[in-house]
Amino acid sequence: MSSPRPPKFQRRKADRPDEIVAAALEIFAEKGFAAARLEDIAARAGVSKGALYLYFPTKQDIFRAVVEQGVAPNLDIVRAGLAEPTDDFANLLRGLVKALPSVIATTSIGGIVKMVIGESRNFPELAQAWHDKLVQPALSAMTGAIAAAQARGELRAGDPRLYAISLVAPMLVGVIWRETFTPVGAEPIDIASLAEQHVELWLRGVLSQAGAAA
Amino acid sequence: MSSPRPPKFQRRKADRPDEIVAAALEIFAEKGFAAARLEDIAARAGVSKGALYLYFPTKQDIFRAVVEQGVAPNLDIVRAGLAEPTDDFANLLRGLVKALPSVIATTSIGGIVKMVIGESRNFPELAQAWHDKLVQPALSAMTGAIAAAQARGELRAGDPRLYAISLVAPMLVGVIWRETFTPVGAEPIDIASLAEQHVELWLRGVLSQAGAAA
Amino acid sequence: MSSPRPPKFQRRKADRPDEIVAAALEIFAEKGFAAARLEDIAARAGVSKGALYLYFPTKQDIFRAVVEQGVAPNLDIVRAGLAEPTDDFANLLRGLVKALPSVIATTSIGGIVKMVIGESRNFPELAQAWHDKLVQPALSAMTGAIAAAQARGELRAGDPRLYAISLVAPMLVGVIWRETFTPVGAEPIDIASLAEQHVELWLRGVLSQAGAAA
Amino acid sequence: MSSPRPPKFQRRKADRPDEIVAAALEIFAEKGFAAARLEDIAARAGVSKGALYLYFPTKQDIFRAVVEQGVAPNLDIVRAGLAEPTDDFANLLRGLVKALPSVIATTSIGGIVKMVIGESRNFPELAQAWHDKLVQPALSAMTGAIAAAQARGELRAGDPRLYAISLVAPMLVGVIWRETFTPVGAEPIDIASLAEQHVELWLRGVLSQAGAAA
DNA sequence: TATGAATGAGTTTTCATTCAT
DNA sequence: CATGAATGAAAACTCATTCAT
Repeated sequence: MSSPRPPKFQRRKADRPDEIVAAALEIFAEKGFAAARLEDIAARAGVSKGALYLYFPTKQDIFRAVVEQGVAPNLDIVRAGLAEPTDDFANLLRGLVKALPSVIATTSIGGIVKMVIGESRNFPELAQAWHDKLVQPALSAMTGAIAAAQARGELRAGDPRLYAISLVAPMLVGVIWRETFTPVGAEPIDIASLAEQHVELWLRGVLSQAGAAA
Repeated sequence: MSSPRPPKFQRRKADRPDEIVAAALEIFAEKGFAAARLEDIAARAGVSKGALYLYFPTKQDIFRAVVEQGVAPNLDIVRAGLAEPTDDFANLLRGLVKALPSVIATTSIGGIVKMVIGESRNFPELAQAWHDKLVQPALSAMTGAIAAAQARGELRAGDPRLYAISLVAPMLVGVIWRETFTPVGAEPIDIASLAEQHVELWLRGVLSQAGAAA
Repeated sequence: MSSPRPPKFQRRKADRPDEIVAAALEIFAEKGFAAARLEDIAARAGVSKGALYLYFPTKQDIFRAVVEQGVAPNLDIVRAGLAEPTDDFANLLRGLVKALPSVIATTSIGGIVKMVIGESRNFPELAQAWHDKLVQPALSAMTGAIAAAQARGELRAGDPRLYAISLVAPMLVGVIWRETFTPVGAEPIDIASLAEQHVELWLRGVLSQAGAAA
Repeated sequence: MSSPRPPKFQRRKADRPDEIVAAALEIFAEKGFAAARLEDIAARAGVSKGALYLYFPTKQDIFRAVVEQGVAPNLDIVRAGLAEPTDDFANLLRGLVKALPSVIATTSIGGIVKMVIGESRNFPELAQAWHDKLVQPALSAMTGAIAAAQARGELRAGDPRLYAISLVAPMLVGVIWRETFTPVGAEPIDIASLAEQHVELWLRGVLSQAGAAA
């Protein structure tokens, strides 16, 4: 009960794993799994190498935690997006696009996407988890919404899944570009502008004549 | 009578480098640079570990050769594409789209794109080379053509560079999908269909009213 | 009751570098740089191969540390010798000669000299350091003292540097002999006796008639 | 009988081994045994790597040939020296000293001495051969001659073996110096002058009073 | 014979993981 | 709990030696 002099800034033990995962995300995103050194992760997290093993049994487990931790927040976002009423398609999209920049800024999807792509063959379970929990649900939801809109006559005929891909791909490419080419001096892509312009393009491209006329 | 047991030594100096690079491409694309073992590359190329060092001084040099070798054929494709007359924009695009599937099938861009993304921080020179020699020229050419078409009144107003990205992104995502999610059981994306449908979508989205009416 | 089996890990950070250098000296002196195996050095030092890399980044650095560490103690000896008053030349030499055996016994110059000679082309910096810091200063000091004595008329005319070499060479040969031929069964050279007899010989050979008469 | 067109400069096959040994001497003297690469020796000898194996079964055998070939000419020199009448000691020495420079220039003792010193532990048989065939006979002969001169009253009392070492050591050191320190910028030692001055010094140091007066 | 591409055993080097403190 | 020195298995790299040509 009575610890003699409680330290002012007590290191919250409960936070350690998260700190480690955050540090690991940076290192893994930069180097990839194999080239990342636990020593660097430990240093970035401000703990000793040994301490990592108090929280994670192996390097792979740290990696899994990183990628899984990357799923959760995005999962929420996707869920939230899907919960929206889908009747006014155009405005829904415009709303999502508005939200995009802050999502990208706060979630470090960039690094995670890079890791998922780069390590998909070394950690198939992770690629699979990402696909099954995130990508596929989001894609189906969009596909479904598009199909529904087609059924209502709002959208043109065409493969709704491919329309969905047409919709999201440029933003994904923007994120990858930022991770890959911007650091080597390429002209950055302004993802917000891209999203805005692309959504309008896409809407013009898929709205049926009737809808377009509206 | 009996084939006198296959020779232990094979002398094929001229072919070896290419064979090694081809083998290395497969392994690197699968595992990434750090996780790839020279022993595996050697085995896949059908040579001994030591033989690799007859042609490449280090593992990094093999990797560089792989990525650089990936530039050349694509460079030709890009050049060829740019050489086309750009006056009839829509048909030019439709022509390129027709060519796409064979390009993707024959060049293993998939693996190379994955490597460039995944190792961009570990081999910035390669990411830069890819950007400077391939991505940036292709992108500027498209941007220029789009801007010209806008000036002629064929295409709507809007940032031509972002339009270009809107155009190519889905195909890129298709390629990445094939590398990342198809191997873990995801439903494949038919890139040819995607391209075809997307180009029409894009054209409808960017053609000016006048043009659209035509 | 029973000593609970010797610990697998020993933590001795402070002592380790010296222990490694000491072990390395033995191995390098025996085999030379290239033929020495890090495994042997590690074993002799009582550590694992990996532990060497906690203290030295490469094999070459271990070697450099060994040779450089060999400079220091000898440097002190040379400095001490040079600090002596040089007016009574004969007695100075006799004093130095008395000190010689313990120097040779305690400093393992033998092995180091052998290494410096054997690896002078592979590690020119080390040969140079040895020359510049040790050999050349000692030789000039002696040359200077001899020249001064000549000027005072105590010693005969003649090249003082060559006189200095005449003076020290036999002791050096004695050291080399011990490293080279004694281990293969040659009759040892008693360096102390050699030094004593040689100094007297040398003095008789260089003292001027007047001095000799005294 | 009738080779159609006899090549003008026929490669004498009989010379090959010697050419290889000569090349190997240079490389071994420079790098030592372990660090010397057969490829370099082959290149220096102007033959292919495989050709070495037509004449020598292993690297060690090349090395042995080099060191043994270094014995022969010196052996002759020593024998010649010993055959001389030893009655006039002083003049004998002066004669030998005159011969020294050409011996040093023509026999590359330098490199061989360095190799024998550096590899004595790795190839004890060679160190032993050198000692038994060359060094020890020469040293005993000198020792014997000195002892005889002492018996005749020409030379002072003292250990004759040590006197012999006193006599030859500076020249040996001169040779080592040339191999070790001259290449890193040290002031060269003029071995001829050294020898001349040292022999006179030595004679003054060992001749008995009576002899000195003579 | 002669070549030099190819081999594979041996060494250096790295780093995830363990454990004495 | 925490540390970081130490381990040792695994990977890159070297080069004497072999052998198809």
